[in-house]
Amino acid sequence: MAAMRHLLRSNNNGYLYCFSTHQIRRIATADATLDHSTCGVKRQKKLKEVARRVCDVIRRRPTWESTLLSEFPQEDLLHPSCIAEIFRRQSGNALLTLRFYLWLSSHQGANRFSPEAILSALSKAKAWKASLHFLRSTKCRPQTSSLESFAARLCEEGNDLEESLETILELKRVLDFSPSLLLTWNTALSRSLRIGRTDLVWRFYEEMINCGIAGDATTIRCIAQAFCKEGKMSEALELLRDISKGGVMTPDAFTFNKLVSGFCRAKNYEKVSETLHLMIQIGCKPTIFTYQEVIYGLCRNGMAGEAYRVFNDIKYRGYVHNVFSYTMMIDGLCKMGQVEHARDVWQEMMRNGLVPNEYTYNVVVYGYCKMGDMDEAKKMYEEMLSRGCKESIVSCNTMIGGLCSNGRIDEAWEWFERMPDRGIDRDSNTYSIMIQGFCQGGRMKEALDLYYNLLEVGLQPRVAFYTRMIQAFCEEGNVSMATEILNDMVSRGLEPLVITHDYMISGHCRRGDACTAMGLLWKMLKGKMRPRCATFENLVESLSLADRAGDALRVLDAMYKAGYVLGTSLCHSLVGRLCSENHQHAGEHLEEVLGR
DNA sequence: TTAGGGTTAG
Repeated sequence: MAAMRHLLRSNNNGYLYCFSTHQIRRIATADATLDHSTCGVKRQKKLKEVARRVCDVIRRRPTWESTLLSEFPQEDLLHPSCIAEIFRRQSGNALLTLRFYLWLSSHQGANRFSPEAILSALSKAKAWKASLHFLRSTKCRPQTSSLESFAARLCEEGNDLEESLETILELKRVLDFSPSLLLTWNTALSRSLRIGRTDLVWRFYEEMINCGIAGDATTIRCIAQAFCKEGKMSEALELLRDISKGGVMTPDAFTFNKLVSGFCRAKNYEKVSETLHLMIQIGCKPTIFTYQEVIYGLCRNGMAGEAYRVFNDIKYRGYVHNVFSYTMMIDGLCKMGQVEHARDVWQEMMRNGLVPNEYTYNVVVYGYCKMGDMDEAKKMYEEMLSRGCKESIVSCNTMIGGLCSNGRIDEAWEWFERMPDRGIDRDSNTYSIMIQGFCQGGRMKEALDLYYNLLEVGLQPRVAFYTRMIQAFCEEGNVSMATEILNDMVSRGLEPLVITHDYMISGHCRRGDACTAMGLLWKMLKGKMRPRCATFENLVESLSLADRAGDALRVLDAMYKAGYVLGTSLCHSLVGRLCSENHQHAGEHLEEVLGR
């Protein structure tokens, strides 16, 4: 009854409803497999009938635990076939299933359902909460080996690692059991890492140490990776140094590679070199992957020249580059404008019999687009296709962007239109690139049509997209369109960038609507946003042209408060204007403002 | 047990 009370209490917080129908079926199946006994068809039929009646009782009667055995013959009720049938029938009801489990476990002497079997069935069904609950409420202690495999399963398959950890802590507290298998702990560490929960890595690791488990190279790799993920590469390096010094174990190259990659990203090349030295010192030879991390890091940090030096240097030291290395190197060199070197690298790759892949072609196509050599870009694109590499959203966006930025808007549009025929879905970047192309070419009508089309097909434009659209319309002087787009953006829950308001103000000025522009400026200042200097200047000029000297001065005042200085030419024209006959007073006021 | 990456746009 204690178990029963516990159950009912638990029921209030929904604790037991962690069973799904599917899980219960699995439990039933698992238990059915426990039944190895054979008996006659007649006996089976009888057992099924008993099971049906038992189910009826336990479903209808609020309490049945204390009387069930007196109502049915024990040899029937506790027969594995009968029990399996009960589980099968009860599989849709989590609460009753567990209650029956608990009842069974209190009669375990009389049947074959040991706590080990029940725990195993529950964990196979991934009913972790119910397993823990079963252990708690029955206070039984399954054999250590059974708990061990339960913990292993929990760490390997538990869908909430934090909950797994809590369970492990509870097992320790309540049953004085801790997993002793290194595998279990390493699995938990790796999985924590994979889901990006370094906090769990530390907690599992601490518990593992508390349990007196010594880690191995895998453990160290997880710990080092966790440090790297948190940007604490130096700590990781010290850890690896200490471990290597003791000579107990040698961390693997994979671990070091993560470290090299982290230091490269942080542009800490001194530490990169320190790490490489440590590797060599302890006999963990850097692999091609290690150097690829270095080359990639250098390229990404705009040091393609240095990367090229490393790239060539390691070739002479016996390392063999693969397509990945070549692609990375070509990309780095292209982005630095070192096209000649990029060509050399490409040719070398071909000489070495390597086959460029989709990535390689994409970086080359992009390189030619950036150089403005669209014919060569197209040629490479064709070659890519003829070699059986697939075009993709990336290759299409690259080409469309290249054509647009080289003023070949119509060709870009052709590519854009042909994409569905090629079996490639356009994304919001594709639209963004094309619309930007139309904007740059002053083809606002087409830009706008495409924008509506984008909304129609249900794509979600990003902030950068809106910013560019609004900028283009403002520069066109089409402020009403810009306003409409801005409103649309806000209605989609996107926050405009500060500069968007600058564009709007200048757009109104361009149309000669200094009044609205000024209203927007005050709004910006009220919202603690800092307009750009050019925005103030545009507005001052616009107001002065509109003969609104007083307002111009007020804006000028705000401009000074924002820490800007009025440019000389604008200052002269303003003074000239204000000093004309009609504005004697304002002119004096301006001198006052400037004289402060 | 674990387990490698990269290209467009921003």
